[in-house]
Amino acid sequence: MPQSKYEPIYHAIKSDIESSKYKSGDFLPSENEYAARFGCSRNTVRRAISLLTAEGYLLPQHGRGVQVIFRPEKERSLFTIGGIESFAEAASRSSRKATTKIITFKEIKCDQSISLMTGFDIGEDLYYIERVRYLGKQAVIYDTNIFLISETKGLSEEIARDSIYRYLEDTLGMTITTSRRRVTAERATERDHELLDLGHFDFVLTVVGQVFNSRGVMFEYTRSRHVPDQVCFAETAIRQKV
Amino acid sequence: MPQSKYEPIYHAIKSDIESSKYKSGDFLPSENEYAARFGCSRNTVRRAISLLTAEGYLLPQHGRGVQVIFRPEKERSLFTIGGIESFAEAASRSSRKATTKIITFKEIKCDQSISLMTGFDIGEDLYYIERVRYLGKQAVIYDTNIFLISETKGLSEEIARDSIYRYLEDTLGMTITTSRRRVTAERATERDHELLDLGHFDFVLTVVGQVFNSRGVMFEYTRSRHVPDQVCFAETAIRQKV
DNA sequence: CCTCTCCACTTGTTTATACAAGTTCTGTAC
DNA sequence: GTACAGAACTTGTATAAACAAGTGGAGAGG
Repeated sequence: MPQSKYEPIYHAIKSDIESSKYKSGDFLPSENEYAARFGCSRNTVRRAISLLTAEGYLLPQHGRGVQVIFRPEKERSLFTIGGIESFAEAASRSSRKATTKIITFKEIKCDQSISLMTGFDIGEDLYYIERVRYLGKQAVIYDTNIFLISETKGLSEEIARDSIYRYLEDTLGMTITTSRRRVTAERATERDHELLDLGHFDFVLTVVGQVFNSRGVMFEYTRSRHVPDQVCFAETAIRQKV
Repeated sequence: MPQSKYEPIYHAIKSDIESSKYKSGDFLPSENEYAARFGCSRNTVRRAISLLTAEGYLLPQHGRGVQVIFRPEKERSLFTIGGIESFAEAASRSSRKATTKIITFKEIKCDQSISLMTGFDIGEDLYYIERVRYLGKQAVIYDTNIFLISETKGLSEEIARDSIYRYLEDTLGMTITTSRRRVTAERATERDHELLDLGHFDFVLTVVGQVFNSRGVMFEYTRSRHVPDQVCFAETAIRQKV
């Protein structure tokens, strides 16, 4: 049950596009028409439209109307850059079963080298977790997660095997808001070959990221090493005038 | 000279953050304070703030204030996912000189296999351009660009050597608005080794993208193959409630 | 037939206002 | 001292209104 008025409009337009009621190239009804239909002001309609614009569904054109530019993808990529999605959430979109194996789970103190890499302050207590993610029988991701203990108290091996984000959000009531990520390709190390089913590949797609909660505290540093053919990052960019 | 009122506010806040007047963790003055200072309404301030939030500079917190979460990066990445930037624009942020070598420039007709890959309609007239991009003396990007001739008339080898985007925007008056990209890592082909200075690498970071203009027409399909150590994609994601 | 003007429509920007809801601190009552 | 209530702030949502600016078609005039 949404408490906001723009959410239903957002979902209505989105599903009209995804169900191909409006196809790529079509123009939507005007903002005033939507405002009348939903019994709200034009501003509220515009808010829903701007969200869908940021997601690459719509392209508003001054004086002409709002055009649909969404095209359904043939091959859905496992991960979509531009969203913050846990492995469990992403895997649920694929058909294969997702499992997680814990390699390491320990508590450490942040020293200078860790601080330099992660951005945590020296002396902080941290959880250090290494996990391998499987899709079906194939090991596809080698994850290293470092969490700020003061913000994620009670994290356990048990939880890490399931879903850390579900624990943080549902049990601790934390709100995850912003994430900063960097994607590169790197040569596979011996440890990568040991842990991942790389096949004939000798390189991995690496994503390092910092995650912030709603209090503005960076509570997680993550490094994920992906088997190249099992991952693809997709995103939509909008060219800014400013 | 900006005609909009939120742009100066956007830039003022942004530069206050980048000059470290407000550091990561600090709270900005309240929206009402900014409104009074700039002689505008709160809505206009909120608009500037929401832009900077989307860029990962700010984190507004209900009831508390707007917190700065921007941290200056030590190593600036060449490309930033989340923006649409040409090679020339990106290179100008680095110290090395950018040059371009044209490998192929021809006109082709879209057949079924090209249509399937690019999304252009069969029978369309297209420019097919292959270019190698150099930073200093190193060949770092192998670009394949396919343009819709009907939207990009007059494109020439001469222009391709300089900046295609500058031609499209300044000369043709086209506005580039939305871009959809997919990032993967792939094994380097013989042609990659031939054209790029890959050193000991035998893989490349591949970006394929579709670019739309302000009329909602997809006018470009691009595939870029990058030398792995010369490129890094950075982005900021915001977790949506909806 | 062509061209130009103007009108009716579209989205873009900004204001002012109101209230909802979350946070923090202060002061009172116990 | 502690706990609770409330005031004074903050950001979040929504409305109504006005005007700017771009687009496209209708219609008048040549």
